[in-house]
Amino acid sequence: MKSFECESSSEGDEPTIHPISRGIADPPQWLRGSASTTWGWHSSCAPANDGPSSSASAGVEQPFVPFSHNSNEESPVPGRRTPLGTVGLGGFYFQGVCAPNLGAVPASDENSPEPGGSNRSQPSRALPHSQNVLQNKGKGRQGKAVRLNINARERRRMHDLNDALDELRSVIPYAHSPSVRKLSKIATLLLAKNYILMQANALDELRRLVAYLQGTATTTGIVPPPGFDLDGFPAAAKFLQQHHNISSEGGGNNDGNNTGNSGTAL
DNA sequence: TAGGCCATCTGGTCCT
DNA sequence: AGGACCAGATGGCCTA
Repeated sequence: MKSFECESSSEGDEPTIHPISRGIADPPQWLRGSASTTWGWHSSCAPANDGPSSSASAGVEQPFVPFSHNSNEESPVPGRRTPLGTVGLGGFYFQGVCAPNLGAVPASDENSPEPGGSNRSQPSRALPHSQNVLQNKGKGRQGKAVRLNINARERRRMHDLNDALDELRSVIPYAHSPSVRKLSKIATLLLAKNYILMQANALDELRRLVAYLQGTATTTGIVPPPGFDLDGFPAAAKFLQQHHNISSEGGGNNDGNNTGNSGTAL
């Protein structure tokens, strides 16, 4: 059995370390779970409530920058698979718009038992064992041609799966660098899951902010022009609302629902 | 050298 | 029956 499980379902004695964060000192929070001691998202971590960005919703408004490039991270080792340490852990930087790169899935190789025609980067392997087994066990049940056909199909299926994983790697933000080897399969899946949950979290937080601002906009006299959708500028509207409170009270404290950092007015 | 990751083969199971 | 899917086994490559 593999040593990793995606979900930290066991609240057992030893902490289950996530494979993508294994051996990493300080993974980003969106890679870890929210409040879970184990890294990676816990299955019970509802994105809508207290996700990784819950701190942003309570208090100071900070731009949600999930992928800040940490320059003092360990330098990527050339020729090495994206170190799980840097993948999860600081190796990320936001690359802007990731080209979806969807579609155009190359047709997998046909029933060529050996990658002579396939341009896969992997060398051919596993022939000695397979051929032995083929001659020993396989011939009892099915002919050699049938077995080879099945093998080719399975190979093709796995290649398709790997192609899909490559496409997934291309759209999740991590250090796409030629000097850094690609994410492992498990790291890709876990990273993608965390990324989806993080995006859902951010979206939900944005929705709540919009709802709040639309409630306060009318009370503060902010009337958006016709056709203007306030949803697009929640932070600006909130700032205007705070500024309106300060100016109307001569710089006094705003007695609104904003507590705490009123002294450091923006 | 151990461990992680991967590709491949293989047999079983399920579905169409 | 044939194909898809799955998991176990095996061996190679690479890094710490």
